[in-house]
Amino acid sequence: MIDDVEYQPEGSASGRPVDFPPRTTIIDEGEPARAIYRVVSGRVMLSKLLPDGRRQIFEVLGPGAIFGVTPNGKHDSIAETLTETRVAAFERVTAERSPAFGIFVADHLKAQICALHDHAVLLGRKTAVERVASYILDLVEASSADQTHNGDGVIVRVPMTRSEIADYLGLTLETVSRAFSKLKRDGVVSYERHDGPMRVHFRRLRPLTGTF
Amino acid sequence: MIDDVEYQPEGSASGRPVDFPPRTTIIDEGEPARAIYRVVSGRVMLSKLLPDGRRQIFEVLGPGAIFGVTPNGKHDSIAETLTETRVAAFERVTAERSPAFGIFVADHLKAQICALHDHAVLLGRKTAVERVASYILDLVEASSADQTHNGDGVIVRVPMTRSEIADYLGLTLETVSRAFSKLKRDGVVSYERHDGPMRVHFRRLRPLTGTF
DNA sequence: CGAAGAATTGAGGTTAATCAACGAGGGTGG
DNA sequence: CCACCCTCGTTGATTAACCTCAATTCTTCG
Repeated sequence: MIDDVEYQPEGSASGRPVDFPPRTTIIDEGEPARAIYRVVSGRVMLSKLLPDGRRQIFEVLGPGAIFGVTPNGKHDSIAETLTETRVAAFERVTAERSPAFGIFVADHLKAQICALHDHAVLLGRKTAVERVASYILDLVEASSADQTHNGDGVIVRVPMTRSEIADYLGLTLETVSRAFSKLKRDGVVSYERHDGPMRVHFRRLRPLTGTF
Repeated sequence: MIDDVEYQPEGSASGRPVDFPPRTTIIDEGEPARAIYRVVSGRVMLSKLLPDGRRQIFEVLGPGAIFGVTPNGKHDSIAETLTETRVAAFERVTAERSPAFGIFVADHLKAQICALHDHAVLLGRKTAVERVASYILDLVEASSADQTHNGDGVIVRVPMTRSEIADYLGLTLETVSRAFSKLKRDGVVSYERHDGPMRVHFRRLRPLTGTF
């Protein structure tokens, strides 16, 4: 999909691969923006902290996504890995000189804005169960490539802790846990272990997301 | 036609000028994206509706801002005027051919993403009073060019109804009204009429935003 | 085996939503 | 000009949703 050479005709300083363990900070808020990153494999969370420790995660990025782009030379948010992750790092000054890279980045920014719009609706207007249902639906869609179909059921894995999901959905971890329990009780999802595979009945799930 | 100089933020707007009265729809969700717009004067709100009527406004744009950019040829959100507004419309196909325009748009997208990040924190993690305080602080900052200083006090005008503010902040109009009343009672803001000038004591306001 | 981390569940409290009444302009038509 | 209506805002009473605090279980890991 992406060919480094395309963006670095000179051949010097192409996308440098970097690996990070799970739950590792790649970028801290306020840092000078020296590089732009592309997720090669794994998942990266973007978040912000309020001074008193409240956290809001606003996006979870998968392979192909771009992060570290900023309008003013300083990162405005925290980027940390969720899973074992490989990123490709592009030096900012080099990247900015390449029109092809600029277009590529711009396309990703547009998609990111749409995702942020949807997330704003979720945070501002959806109930706890609707938020968790929307989250699960996103999981299903994100894993649609390698999903396992069983009639109406789809098997997904939940890669985040309840606490992380809570910070993503603007809830507390207890409320997230209760919402999962309710969905399980109502036969919308089923699972043995919280960190094991979860079977999703998406025909029952979709009406609960508030979006449809 | 397209003149690179015209796309710089300082430059006067090129593109086709179009005027809209207050509270007029410029773009509806789902419309094919034929043009990109730049606000010349006035204010434009971006929002989405859930099927049951719940609305979330995620951004209020002032002069210089860009909207109508989309990754997939369909508008993902509603754009409507808040006040009497003039926009400059650029045909999409034409705009996409101009590298200078592309860079200009990309810069705005980056700024927009930062604003959406802050708004996600507000929606997900702030209390009602913190949200309203943050909103007022934004008003102060947006009007900093022509603000009237009186010692600690700054005079601003609130251009949105309580209902619009509620849809922007993820609250109900009653909660917004109560938050304004509380800030007034506590001497953080003062005003005679809700649609008249409001004096803001920003030294008292800032600690209430949750951000500092 | 014990400790630590994560999830679940319950009880109770708090915040914001809901339901409802009322009041202050602004516009319109008689 | 005034009566009426309509929109908008404010405020009160009540309800519901979510948060907080706390106890317990489960799993993993040393």
